[in-house]
Amino acid sequence: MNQGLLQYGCYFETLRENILFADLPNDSLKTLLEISKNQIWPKKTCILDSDHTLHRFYIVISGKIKEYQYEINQNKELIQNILIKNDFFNICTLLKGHASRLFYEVLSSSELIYISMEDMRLWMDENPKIIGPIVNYLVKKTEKLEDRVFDLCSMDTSSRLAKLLIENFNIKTNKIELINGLSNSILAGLIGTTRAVLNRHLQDFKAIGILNIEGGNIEMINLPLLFHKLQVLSEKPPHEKEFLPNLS
Amino acid sequence: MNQGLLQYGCYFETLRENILFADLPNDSLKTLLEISKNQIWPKKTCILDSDHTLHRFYIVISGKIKEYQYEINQNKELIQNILIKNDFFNICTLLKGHASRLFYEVLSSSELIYISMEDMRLWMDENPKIIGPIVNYLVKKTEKLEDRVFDLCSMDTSSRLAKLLIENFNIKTNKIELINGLSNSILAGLIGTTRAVLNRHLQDFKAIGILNIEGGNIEMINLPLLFHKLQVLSEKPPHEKEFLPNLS
DNA sequence: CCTGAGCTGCTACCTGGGTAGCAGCTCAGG
DNA sequence: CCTGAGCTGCTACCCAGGTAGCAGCTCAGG
Repeated sequence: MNQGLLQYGCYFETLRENILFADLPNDSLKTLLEISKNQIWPKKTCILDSDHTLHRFYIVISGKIKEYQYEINQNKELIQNILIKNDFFNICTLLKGHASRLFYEVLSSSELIYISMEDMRLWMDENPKIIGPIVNYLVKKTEKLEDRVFDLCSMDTSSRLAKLLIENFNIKTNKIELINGLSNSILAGLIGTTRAVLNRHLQDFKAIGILNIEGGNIEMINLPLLFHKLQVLSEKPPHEKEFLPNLS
Repeated sequence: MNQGLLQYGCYFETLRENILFADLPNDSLKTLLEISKNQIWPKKTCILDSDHTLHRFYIVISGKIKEYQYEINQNKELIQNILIKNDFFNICTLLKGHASRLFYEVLSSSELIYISMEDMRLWMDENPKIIGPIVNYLVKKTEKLEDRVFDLCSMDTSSRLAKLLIENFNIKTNKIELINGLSNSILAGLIGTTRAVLNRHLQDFKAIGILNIEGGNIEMINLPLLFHKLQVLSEKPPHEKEFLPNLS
């Protein structure tokens, strides 16, 4: 692999689609592939040590990977993301150097390419155009996380489940994508609850006629009703603050 | 104010301390001050419209400002940050252009300087060194938010309160800073609960002998005990996952 | 000086969701 | 073919925390 992955056209095509590299010329992608290596992780591979994550930047080519947080004392796990094709991870370590506290577990056999942190940093110095998309990505991520914190504080579990389902519903295909077929405990980890409670609400949605569930497959039956579930949280008196106008 | 705030040395000194501008030469700060204006916001000023936040980038010079999220339907507010000297806000809007969903309320009379978004963007183009610190700031913020999401899912309210107190405790001065003197409802907003529940736990801490509370002032009496409160969450069986080693 | 807004400390009540446990199903591996 | 791991659907129980309401305090403004 002296030439890295340059010979594999499919990798090049995949990078071309990646929002991170959209602005970059083909030559930059080629030099990136020259310093890349590929790897296949079978289902259930767990990346718990910081060795991988401290020294390598990963881009997902195919498969499905769970990015999660876990603390030994509190026996609870929270899933931050389900990573699929064109996602990447470890960008915070790449930019700041210290280890992240995120873990990874492969949900379905995945192919990845990785670049060593040092190589990636050198490459970034030579391809400063990458900064724009990175900043964009970070801003988006920040805003998503802020919303997530707020949701956890202000919405009950069934509303958070409703939101999760809606966010992953594709109107065109009329299907729930990405999270469909995942186990109850993974869905629970995505909205910050336990398997039992999640299942309780799923059964509830099924009983009302919002969803149909069979064999791990969730099918949308009544989307408007699901939206209703999301909105009728509480119709309380509105925000009443005095607004002192701009003084300057 | 044709010359902006250039004449005010104190602003210059303050910018000099700001982590965002640490790497920048004096000249850059001067040109920044030339396009800046200042403003004083009295206590209880509320910035609820996106007009301010959409068109201006703010830097706090003095005072205390609450940065929070609020949704009319759910009558609940979550405080994302207490901003003081050297904090700034609206950087996401600055970088991406769309309005943020954060609101601001002045807790104690504050002085700010602001720069119009267009001017600030032009200035950034001319001072590209600013990008490094911005990326740093975003990465830190992302990681903080990830932790916060996890805390909300995995810790109970009294542990989150303990954590809040510890994070704001200054060992040197032996005092709780920043959040001390704030009302119960603001403290509640910071950890995602309600005033009643927050007060319940505060009284609990007082009864155990961790804190002393009088007249809105919280005094630390037994820090180790507070740490204990934080750690004894649950001592459950450890993470037991199979770790399939790297295959490549 | 009074008055009322806003805060604290507290009680009493209720419920959403966390916990535990189990039967039955599927499905991969031997 | 069987076996067991892992999943689902479900029941029953319990408690942390959300809700409501109130008395008493402080303090700024008239």
